[in-house]
Amino acid sequence: MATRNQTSAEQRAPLSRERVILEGVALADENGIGTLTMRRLADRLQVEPMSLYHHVAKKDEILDGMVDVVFREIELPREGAEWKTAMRDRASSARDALRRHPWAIGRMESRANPGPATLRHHDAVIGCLRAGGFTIQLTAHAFSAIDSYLYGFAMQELNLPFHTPEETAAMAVTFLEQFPATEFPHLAELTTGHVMLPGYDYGDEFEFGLALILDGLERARTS
Amino acid sequence: MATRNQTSAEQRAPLSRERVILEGVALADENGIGTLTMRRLADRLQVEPMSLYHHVAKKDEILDGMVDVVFREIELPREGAEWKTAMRDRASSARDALRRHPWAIGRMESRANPGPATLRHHDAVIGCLRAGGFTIQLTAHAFSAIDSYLYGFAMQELNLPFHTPEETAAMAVTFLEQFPATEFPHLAELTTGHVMLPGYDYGDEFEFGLALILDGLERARTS
DNA sequence: AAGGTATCCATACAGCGTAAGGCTGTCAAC
DNA sequence: GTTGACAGCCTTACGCTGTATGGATACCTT
Repeated sequence: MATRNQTSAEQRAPLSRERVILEGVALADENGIGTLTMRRLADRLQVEPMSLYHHVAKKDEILDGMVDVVFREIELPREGAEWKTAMRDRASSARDALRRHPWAIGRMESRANPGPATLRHHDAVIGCLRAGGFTIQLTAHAFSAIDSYLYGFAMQELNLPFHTPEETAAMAVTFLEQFPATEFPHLAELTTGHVMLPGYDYGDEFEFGLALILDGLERARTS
Repeated sequence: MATRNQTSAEQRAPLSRERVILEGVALADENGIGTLTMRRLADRLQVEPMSLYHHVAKKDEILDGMVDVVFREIELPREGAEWKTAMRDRASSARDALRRHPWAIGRMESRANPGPATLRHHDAVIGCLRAGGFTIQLTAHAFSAIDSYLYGFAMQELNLPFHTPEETAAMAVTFLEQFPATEFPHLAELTTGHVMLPGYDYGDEFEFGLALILDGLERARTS
């Protein structure tokens, strides 16, 4: 039987925890988190499934590691940055990362096992707020409010069944056909009077809600 | 072989889509969504696994239905209610429902297949805002901002690894032991100076962030 | 009485995560 | 130079999953 034993001819990069996790990210990005199985992951690494378990104890450990990779991609507030712009930039960078890795938001429940990048991230955000003159109390408020909005928006945005303008229009038409305006009049109004207007993009809502929170925090801070 | 054929002696309520879905909710509530398998669900209904497929096409259909059950539990804004209190009550009711069914938030991606209760819910919320004097534009803004915050907060709250004050204290101690204050100084400060204080409850953050958004919306509406 | 339909069950299959143990190439100590 | 430990990888196997297929039974309509 043909084994994969490496010879001097066909060399293969050695496995490692890092390589396993990064390949997991790549696989989930390309084909969706649903196709990420130990067997397929092993295939991509040109290795047999059980070999993965020499670098990782359980599949969950891979998923936790993958989430930490995503956090690694989020830009930290720069030292001494003005808090409001820093928070805006950070939120925007986080949103970008979550769009690059749509599977990540669903695995953020791994708050139970935060990785080093995750902790570094939170520490930097909190530090920025403290430096911006927030009390500990208010820092906690701000951190919770901003992150709740951020994750919630990402969740909604990523789970929308439409992403391009064409899909959006098609979806709106389907909806209106399926439900005569009498049944859900306000939903229908919003569809015709907003969603179907040229240039509509749900993603544009992000800035508005974020500004609501940041402006409110500013007022709370200076009062 | 002993069959389950019903006799006049041992009667059994007939299966139905609704019964399957409701039992799914009960099972997920009691033992976690992870234990919700077709076999276990069938067991609880005193039926063989494949019988479920006469009332439901795929397991996903059960999960979608379960999410709609949760929406059914959320109080709708009363006709003619003042928008701000209505939104606050609705958000609070939704948060309660999501706490009763912790598995639901992770399945809300079923936005692709919203059930009737879900649509009715959204329609009522939008209608309440419109009645409160919001333009269509601003209604869309408000709907997005509030729901993003609501779902994001629920996600964070439900995924916290601690729920009781005792667990919280234990977690905080563990954290401080594991990471000397030098590595994540701001995280450490927040832990000792806020989380470990008596009476701390993350859930209390909910009102603050929500008020930020609602107050901001009020200002946007009247300007 | 006959036939159709709705409901439920038995069997089977491919794919999953992973437990247990075997093989092999590398390297340190003697 | 031989030996032994060890790390990295593989083979096999097990119990679990969702569900395709087809057969049995009970009930309703005519």
